[in-house]
Amino acid sequence: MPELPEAQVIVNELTPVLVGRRIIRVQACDEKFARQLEKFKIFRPVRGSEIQKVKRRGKAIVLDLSGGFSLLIQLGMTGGLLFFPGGGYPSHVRYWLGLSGGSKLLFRDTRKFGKIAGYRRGEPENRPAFLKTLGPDPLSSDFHSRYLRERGKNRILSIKEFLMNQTVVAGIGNIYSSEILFAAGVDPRQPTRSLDSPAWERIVRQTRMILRRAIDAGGTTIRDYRRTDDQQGTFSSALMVYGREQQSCVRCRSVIRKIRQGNRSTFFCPGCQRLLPFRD
DNA sequence: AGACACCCCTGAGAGC
DNA sequence: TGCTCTCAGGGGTGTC
Repeated sequence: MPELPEAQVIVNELTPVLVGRRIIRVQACDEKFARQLEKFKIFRPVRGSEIQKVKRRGKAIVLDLSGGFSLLIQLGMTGGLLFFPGGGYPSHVRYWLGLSGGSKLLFRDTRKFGKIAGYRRGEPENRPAFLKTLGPDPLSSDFHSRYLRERGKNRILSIKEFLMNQTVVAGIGNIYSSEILFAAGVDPRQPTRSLDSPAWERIVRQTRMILRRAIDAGGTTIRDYRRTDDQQGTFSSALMVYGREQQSCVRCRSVIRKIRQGNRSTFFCPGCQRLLPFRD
């Protein structure tokens, strides 16, 4: 569910309320997550430590703790972090961190595709595999058209699946890949090896633009995603193609199509997104 | 390598 | 009302 913008909104909202606070308790509410907490021996280094930094790696949230330990929180399809001043809490909470001052950080995740891992910052070889293989951040200067063209040359993989590959670029998922390609006027089925330089440049420009706008809007709520105060993100109303199959394109009035790619749904406008010529 | 199928989970909505 | 089927913001593994 949550892609880069949703993770960034969570980071922005958690930073002022978490940094400087101490974790006094780690509580699992689900067996699957209890096993993960034990596997990474998270209980001992986390208890009593102070949260020094809240950051994002692709779609994942990282908490840097005092003592050199870090927590990697992957949200999966339906995961989210809620900051709770105190009292009871909603359903589907899988684990929570009790904080100094009586507040709690809850991890809520209906489908349980989320993950938590821990690692020592001084031991890069022990970092979770997810972090080791992650591509550049699309909002960083390492992300540019030359890099993408190089990674995509000789590949028959569709541009949509290419953008969703986290080792190519970190943070783009199923919603924003469709939106980016619509904005860039590129057909999602286009093999990456057949894209020309102007198309790569439009993809880079629109990636940055759309992700930034989505962050400003508080992210996209389709169903499960919530901000840290349980409010919905409002970028859903700015979506041009995602979830709009059979509706008419706001730009050219063609009928939006929905297709399957890599076992996921893709949405695009056949009028605005034209295939460039290619062989086989 | 890289491409692809399939698995992990729960709940909502459609159709009968 | 209740059953069955399909679908859903992610990512890991195994096979060819």
